[in-house]
Amino acid sequence: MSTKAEENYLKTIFKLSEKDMDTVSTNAIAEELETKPSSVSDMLKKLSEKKLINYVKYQGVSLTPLGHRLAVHVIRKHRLWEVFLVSHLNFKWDEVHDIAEQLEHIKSKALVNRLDAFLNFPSYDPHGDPIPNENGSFPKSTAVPLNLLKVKTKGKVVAVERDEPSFLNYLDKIQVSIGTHVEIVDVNDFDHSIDVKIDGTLTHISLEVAQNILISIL
Amino acid sequence: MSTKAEENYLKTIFKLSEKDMDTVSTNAIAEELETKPSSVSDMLKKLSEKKLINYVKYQGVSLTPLGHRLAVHVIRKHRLWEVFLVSHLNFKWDEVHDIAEQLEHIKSKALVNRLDAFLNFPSYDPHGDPIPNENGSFPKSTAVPLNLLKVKTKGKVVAVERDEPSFLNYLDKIQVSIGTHVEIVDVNDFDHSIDVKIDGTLTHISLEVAQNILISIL
DNA sequence: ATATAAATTTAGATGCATCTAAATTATATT
DNA sequence: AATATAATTTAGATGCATCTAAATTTATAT
Repeated sequence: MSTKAEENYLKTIFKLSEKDMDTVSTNAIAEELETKPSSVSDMLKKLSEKKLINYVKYQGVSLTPLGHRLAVHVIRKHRLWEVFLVSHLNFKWDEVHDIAEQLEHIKSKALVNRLDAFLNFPSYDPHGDPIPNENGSFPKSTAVPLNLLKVKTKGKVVAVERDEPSFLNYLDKIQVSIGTHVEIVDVNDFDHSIDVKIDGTLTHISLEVAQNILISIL
Repeated sequence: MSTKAEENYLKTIFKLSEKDMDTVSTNAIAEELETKPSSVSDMLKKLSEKKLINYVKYQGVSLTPLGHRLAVHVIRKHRLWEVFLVSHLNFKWDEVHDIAEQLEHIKSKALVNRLDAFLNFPSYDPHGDPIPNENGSFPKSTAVPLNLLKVKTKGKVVAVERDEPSFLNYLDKIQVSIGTHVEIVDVNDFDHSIDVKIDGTLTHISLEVAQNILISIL
C-alpha cells in the first residue's frame, strides 16, 4: 500500500519525466515538491526499495513500470475528480486543483471506475489535460504550445498546462478557455511576446503565458 | 488543523457519548478504535491540549463545544458522501462505509456544502442515520429500536445502527431495508428473539439484530 | 479496611516523513 | 589535470501516531 507522500513523489517524477524525457534529478523533485533535496534522497531510497523507481545514487531516477502504473492511476483519479467538481458541483476551473489533490489519494478501485462511468468516461479534465483510462492509456493529442505557432496560424485552445488560480484567473480575464478560437497576428522578436486574436479580439500575451496554452491547429 | 487520527478519535467519543450520556472511558475508546488503551491516553492528552475534549486523568472524557462541532462536521461529511455513493454511483448500502471513512477527512468547506446542495440537502444517509446541516443540527427522529416494541405493534424501518457488511447483507437477505413495514408477532421471553412480519412475511430475528433496527411506529 | 483486580497512565521504543548541517560525489573552469 | 562549485547523500534530529511493558490509580470484594 502506498502512502500519500509516496504517491505525490511518483506523480512529480512522472510529470518531470514528461518534459526531460530521460531521468529526473533530486533537485528538480525537491523544487517541484517544495521540500529539501535531503528529504528527497530519503524518499527515493524508499521508493527504490519498493521497486517503484530505478535509482542509482547521484544519477537521477526514472519510474519502473510499476511506479509508472501507480503514478498514472493517481493522475487519473485527480483528473476525474476535477471533472466531477466542475461539471456537477459548479466549481470553477481555478478552484478544483487543491481539492483534487486530496481526493486523488482515496483508495477504492470501484470508486474510481464508477465515478468514471458516472461522468461518461471523459477524455479531458477542465484544464484540457488528458485522462488515462482504466488501463492507463492516454487519449492521443496533437496539441502544440501557442508560442510555437507561426503568424496567421488559426487554432483553438484544447488545454492549459498550469493549475495555479493566478494563471487561470488571468486566462478568464483575457477570455481564454477550453475551445476558444485564436489566431496568431504577430510575434515580437525581442521578448517573444505574441499579439493574438482571441475570439476576434486582439490581445497581447507574454511568452510565459503562451507556453502554457495548448492549441489544436485548424 | 486536525489530523485524520484526531478526527477519528473525536467521532468515536461522539458516538460513545450518545449511548453513555456522560463521560467516555479510555478502554471504551480503545476497543471501538481497535487500538491500545495506552495509545488512547497519548491521544487524549493531545486532544485536551487542543481544547477539543475535557479530560481529567482517570476520569474519562467528554467533548468540548469545539470538539463537538468538529465531530459533527466529520459525521456530516461521512453521511453526505454515503448518500452520493449510493444515489449517484450505484453502490449498495453495505459497500459505502469504508470509502466514506476516507472521504470524510477531505478538507474543504465549499466541497461539503456544494455536495450537500447537489444531493438536495438529504436528511438521512443510506442507513437511515440523520445528517446534520451546516450548523451542526440534526433532524429530529422518534425512532425506537425494534426490540422495544410490544406485540402487535406496526411500524416501518427508518434506520439501522450498524455499518458492517455482514449485518447489512443479512438485512438484505431477510428483505429489510429503509422503509420496510414490520409488525411484531411474538417475543420469546427466553432469549428475547422476535417473530416479526416483514412486508407480510413472518421471520424470526435475534435480539442483537432487533436492537440495531430502528422503527417509526405507525 | 485492606487486598486484589481492573482500568488507566507513563516510560521507553519503533516507523514514517520531514528537517539542518556536514560529508561526499559529480561537473565545470581555468 | 587540479580545483572550485554545484548537486546529492548521509548523519543525526524532530514530531506524530503508534506499540509493549511497567507503574500507578481507581474500583471491587472479602
